[in-house]
Amino acid sequence: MLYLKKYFTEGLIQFTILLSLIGVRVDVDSYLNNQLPPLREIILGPSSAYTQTQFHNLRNTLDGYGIHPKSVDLDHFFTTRRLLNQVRQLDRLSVPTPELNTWLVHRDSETVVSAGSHSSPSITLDNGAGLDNANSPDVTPAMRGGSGAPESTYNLNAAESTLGAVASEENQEPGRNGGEDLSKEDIDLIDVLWRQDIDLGAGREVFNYSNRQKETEEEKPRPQESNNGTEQERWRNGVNAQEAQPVDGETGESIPEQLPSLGSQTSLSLQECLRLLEATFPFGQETEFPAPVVATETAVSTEDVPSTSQGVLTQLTQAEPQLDLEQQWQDIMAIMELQTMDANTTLVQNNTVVSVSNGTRDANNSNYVHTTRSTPINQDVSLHQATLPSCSQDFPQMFPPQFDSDSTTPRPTMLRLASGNSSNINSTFGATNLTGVFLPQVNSSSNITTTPILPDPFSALLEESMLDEISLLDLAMEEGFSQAQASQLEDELDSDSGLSLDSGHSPASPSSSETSCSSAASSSSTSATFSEEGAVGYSTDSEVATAETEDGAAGGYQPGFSKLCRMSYQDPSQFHNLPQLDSISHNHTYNLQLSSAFSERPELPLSTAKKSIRDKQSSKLQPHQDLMDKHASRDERRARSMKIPFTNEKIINLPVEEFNELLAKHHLSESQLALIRDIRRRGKNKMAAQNCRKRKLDTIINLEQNVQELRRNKARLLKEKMEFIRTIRQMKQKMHGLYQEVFTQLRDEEGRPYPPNEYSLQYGSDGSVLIMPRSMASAEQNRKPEKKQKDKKK
DNA sequence: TACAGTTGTCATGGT
DNA sequence: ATACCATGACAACTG
Repeated sequence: MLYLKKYFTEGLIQFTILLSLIGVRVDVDSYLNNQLPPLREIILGPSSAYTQTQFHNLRNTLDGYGIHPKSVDLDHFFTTRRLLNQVRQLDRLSVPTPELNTWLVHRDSETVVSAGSHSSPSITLDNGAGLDNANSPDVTPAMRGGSGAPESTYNLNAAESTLGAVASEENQEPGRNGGEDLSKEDIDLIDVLWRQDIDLGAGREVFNYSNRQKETEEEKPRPQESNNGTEQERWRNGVNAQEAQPVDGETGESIPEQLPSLGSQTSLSLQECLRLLEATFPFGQETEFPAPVVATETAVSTEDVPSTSQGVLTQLTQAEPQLDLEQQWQDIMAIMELQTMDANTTLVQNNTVVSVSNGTRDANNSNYVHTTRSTPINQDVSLHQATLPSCSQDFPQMFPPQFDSDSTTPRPTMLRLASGNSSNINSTFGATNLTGVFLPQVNSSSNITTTPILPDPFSALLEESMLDEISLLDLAMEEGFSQAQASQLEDELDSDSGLSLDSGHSPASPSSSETSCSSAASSSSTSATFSEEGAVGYSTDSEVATAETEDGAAGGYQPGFSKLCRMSYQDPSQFHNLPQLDSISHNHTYNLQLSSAFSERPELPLSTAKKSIRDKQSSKLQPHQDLMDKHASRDERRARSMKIPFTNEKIINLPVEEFNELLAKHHLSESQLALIRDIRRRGKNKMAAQNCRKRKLDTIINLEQNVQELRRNKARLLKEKMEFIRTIRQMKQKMHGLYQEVFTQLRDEEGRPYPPNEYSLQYGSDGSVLIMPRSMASAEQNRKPEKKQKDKKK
């Protein structure tokens, strides 16, 4: 544990700072074993928001080793606190829920899809929400040029990898389609981040896309433009089963021998389809086949319209047959996550593309969509890699307006793409709600905010929320949900809003001011500030930021989870300048003005800032003492009247030992001693009350943020659910088409077709397929799921 | 003046 | 036992 703390307080803090710069919320706890306490508690001690603030023990709890108050190790302690404060200040520039979904989109210049229009009408992106503008003046030559890029850019720009902004400009040249709009700062940041990762033990090659690419190229060199790549083959085979080569050639599986009477092609198709469907939907033998559909649908189904899910499913089931269904679904989920699309704004706003691809696949495969979900950084950081053969050319076709309005209708665009080299791409992005990808709706429009000028958090949140729901409802309607279902969904969403984040949108709400430092409104609710109150009080983040920046460190209660409404704390190190306080490890975290708090002049009792303001505002030129008497607090007046020979600040803030020494030094009457103790009690209680109130506020804020987060998650899950529903429907349609096709080709011994209304295909437990009369099938279903192997041959 | 929000204070309980 | 902190409740203050 000791090593752990040392480790965290140095390397990890710096690492966290850097991650915070790019808006990544670092959940360092995930690095640790579950048995270990949360990092925050290691570094900060128990959550100060919910536990008592042991100010006098802070040093011990923070560093954990019982540093004596006079120990020189206190400097280390203060350094740690200062670093932590820097972290906190940094995160004020980011949104409280910094989900970073970073897309790494590889545009393979060599695999330019010959898909129709090369005029490449670019997607019109909404301002701000659009993706990188290739013509942005911020684009560094390195990122554009690609070849000359320094390695520090993670080789995002390397020509072969050609990371490109998803929605590239129409005039995008093949050679400069690298990470557009990555500003120099971003690049430097990434580089620094990489160095930190190196420090943490991560090899650069982990992040070096080009290196990995080259390695894989060496391992399995193949022309990218060729469709012979195994991955591509898998994709294509998966997507288009009928066009596929014999499966055993690709997957190593042998073609099952059931239904030997069927034509080979039919058998193949059937087997492929059945395997696919069985792997995807674990229906039992009693599975009912869909009702007969019209011939056109059958044709469509057998046409292998490559939808996203289909492609993914097929790829998964065929390329990795050893995976169990659970894993497959997880993979599908991971890929489906592509539609949550918080990332485009990440790319847009921050112009930062972090390539932390730790995928094991050959990233060079231009047709491989890679999703890294298990990045050790954070669960909230979704790193995606997507490969786009030619963004500018394909996107318009990939995302037609009515993209997925009706899955039963074949779309020429999709078919055309399916026939092309980008079939997998199409299948990857096809059915996903990519229409939303490039629209400004995307959630995290303000997730990463590194620019000092922050968008209106209110509108951003509102837009996010509304568009989320709108898109969800639209999706539901597209899905053909019934009106009732749609209304139900809407009700769900409404009920969400019933959770009322209105307060979060209120001016004083921190959630509305997720970029809290920009929330001047929050100061209205927590208005007693450092300069005003003098003694204690809340302060806005901006104020705190300023104060803490100036002070360099802060101590005392700082709820780790809250970015808002922090109190202003004094730099304990400044106490070192006070001889009588050098050995005091006492920091009550209150906004005591040092100048007055430790004034050694009894005749000048501390004047609160409020009083100072009043004094300034007072046009009357009263004697100083009168002003003091008039505006001093009751205790101050009492102390003055009782001729207490030291300031209230000392009375309140001195540790008990020194306080007792102070009392012993002076010969005080009983009434004076009682007053002093009352002053001390009241003063401490005052600060305690303020801390308590602030804690309450932070708790409320935190709860609001949690509610928002949960809402986002719920919306995302609903989207995913609907995607799955759509996928299942498409698969059912496809299977039904194949089913019909098989039936049309089945012949009995006399060459007569089996009437579909009298016979049905049944699955055997061993994967065999048999034809049974419907009556028998139903009877057997009723009787027993067990079925006899009763193959019928043509 | 009414009112809501803020702040100080007390009482009480816990550490 | 003592000191300290947290917190509910109340009242004064403030705009």
